Amino acid sequence: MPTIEEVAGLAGVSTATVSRALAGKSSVSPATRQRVEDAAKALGYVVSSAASSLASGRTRNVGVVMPSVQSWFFTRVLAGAHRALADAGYDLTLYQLDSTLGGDPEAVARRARFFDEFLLRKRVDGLIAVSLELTDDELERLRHFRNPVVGIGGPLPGSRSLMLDDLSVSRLATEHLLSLGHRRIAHIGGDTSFDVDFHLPTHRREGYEQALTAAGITPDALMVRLADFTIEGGYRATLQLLGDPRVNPTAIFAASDEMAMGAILAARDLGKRVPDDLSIVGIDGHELGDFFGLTTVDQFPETQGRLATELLLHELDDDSDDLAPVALPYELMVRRSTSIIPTT
Amino acid sequence: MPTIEEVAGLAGVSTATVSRALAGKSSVSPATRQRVEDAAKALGYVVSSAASSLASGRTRNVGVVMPSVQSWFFTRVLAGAHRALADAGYDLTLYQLDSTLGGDPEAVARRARFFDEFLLRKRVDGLIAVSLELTDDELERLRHFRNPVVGIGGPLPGSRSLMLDDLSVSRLATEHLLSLGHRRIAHIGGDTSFDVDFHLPTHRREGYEQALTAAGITPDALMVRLADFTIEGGYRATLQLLGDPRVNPTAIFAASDEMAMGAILAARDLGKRVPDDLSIVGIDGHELGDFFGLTTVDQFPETQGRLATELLLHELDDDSDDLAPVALPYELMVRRSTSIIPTT
DNA sequence: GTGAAAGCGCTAACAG
DNA sequence: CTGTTAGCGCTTTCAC
Repeated sequence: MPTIEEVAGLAGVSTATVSRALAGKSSVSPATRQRVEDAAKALGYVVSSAASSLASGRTRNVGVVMPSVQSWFFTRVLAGAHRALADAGYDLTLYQLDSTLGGDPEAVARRARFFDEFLLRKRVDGLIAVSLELTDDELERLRHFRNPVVGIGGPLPGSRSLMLDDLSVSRLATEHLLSLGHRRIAHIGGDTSFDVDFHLPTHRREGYEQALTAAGITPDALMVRLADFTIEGGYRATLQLLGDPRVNPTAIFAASDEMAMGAILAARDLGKRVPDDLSIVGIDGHELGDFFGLTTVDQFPETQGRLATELLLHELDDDSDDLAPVALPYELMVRRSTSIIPTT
Repeated sequence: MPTIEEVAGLAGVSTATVSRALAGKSSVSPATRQRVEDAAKALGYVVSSAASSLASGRTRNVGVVMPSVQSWFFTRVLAGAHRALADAGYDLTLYQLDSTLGGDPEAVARRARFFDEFLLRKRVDGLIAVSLELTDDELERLRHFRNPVVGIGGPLPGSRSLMLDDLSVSRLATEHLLSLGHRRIAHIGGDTSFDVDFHLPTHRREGYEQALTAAGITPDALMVRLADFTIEGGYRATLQLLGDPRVNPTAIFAASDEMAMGAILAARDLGKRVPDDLSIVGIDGHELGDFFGLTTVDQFPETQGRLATELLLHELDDDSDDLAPVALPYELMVRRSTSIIPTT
């Protein structure tokens, strides 16, 4: 592996000039820059990140923390962030932060280690924190990490964040059903163990209730079932909803696309036709939505990852400390799972 | 951020001793070690990865390269690798390598940049390459990367790799159907564009054909349809298979669980009962398999990630250069989607 | 626009 | 078992 010195030698300049030229600084004459670039290419020189980081204090590496890398939403955000970072020449170091909800002592230890060790060894210039709800203690420890942090999915005290207006999203989904004439609209929400997630389940439920109330319908607790955001959970919840003679809904609004797909499958298994007998709408913009003909509110997760990256990279240059949260885009995608209420 | 010198001062020893004590080297007296650890804790000292890397040549960071982070299999492998790495105190830097199949010039550029720049700046001690089929040119460039590489999913010239015996896995799945009395067994394979993946589609198809042949059945091209490993693709292929009067299968073996789930959905939509009218088996061990009652051959992707990590970490210490490929475990999971052939 | 030189914070011989 | 001393390879003043 050639060093900067060899490049300097070949180009006939000092190492300082090589450093400047390769970093794209303006204070290098075009001719010199060319010679340096040629020399570097000829030698196959690539800057050593360790040496560069040590000398400059910048790693050109960004950390991404998320609760899991296995659920649909997170993988999309990750893909979006990775793409954007790679295009900017940055590396991406991934941290999966186990939830401590289960009370698993190993998970607690892993989580502690992230804050006490991984985060502090200066491997990253900044952090993108996805759906990360921290304890007070963790928040305190996060303060030792001096670099910029951008949050996705909820407010992170002291950091900029991207937030989806869950209330409005839910209202939109519900109003879509209302506009089709539905009055008996059930809701599959996230169960409260997911409420660590910035009360996302709660907000989505509130949006639903607000829309109903605004339409003169009194929200009914019987019409709401909670699940775990998976297809399977949505399936089970729908079985409950459709099986209970007191509920008898003409439409279901699920707080995620996967749950909505579960609802579609459950409806089929019970012999209900979608949307003739039952309209179903979700939230997310899942790939499979098209296959299932699912009407949904798309929240463009990849864009969220890209946006977070842009914000962070911007902060890394300018260290502007504008902490105003950024509202994330969303869009109603109408497909075949919703229709006008049957006039029977 | 405290430096090693401050810790040394507080503990009343030299920086060398601090370094040794914190690195867990044996040549430090217990008493000294204790004092150093106390001092480090008191100061909140964490080693700077850049300085440590520069001085030692080891980054304590491992790269993971995969074609995508959005398909089920890859996310599981990633999760497994991350867990194992984190427990060993290593960071994980993720690289998504765009496929160049589409001929997208941007993808080509990104891919080139990975080999020419990202890989060579010494940010990682080693690499875990998942389902990475390289061009000769890329293979050549990979040689500039002097560190150990462990491959998952196929042979990587010059590196150790973990391989699933796709032939045997497919044979097992097919034999399971044969043992239930099925003779008209259709196959949904991966289309050949996925054959870059170490000919995985081809191997799985060959295992299927071998099993049939061994049972005295002549493989019939009409019984085979190709898809893209997704639920949707499996659904479409099944529609073709079940719609063609010349095919008329009593069982389908799909080369992935997602395609198998698509097959289950398609069968339902066509009014066929699973398994009464049609048995279906997949490969993978997908979470949703349980929900769909899908019989499958589990390939334990998380274990693959963990195993690859262990192998790599081992190589990092011992630099043993045993390049013998490691066979990955797999297991037939019988659920409700397969049954004895109806005796009508 | 370019060069000389002083570190960045740590590790790894080498002594003792 | 512990300290001294060179660097690791780069960036960044500070001069010129």
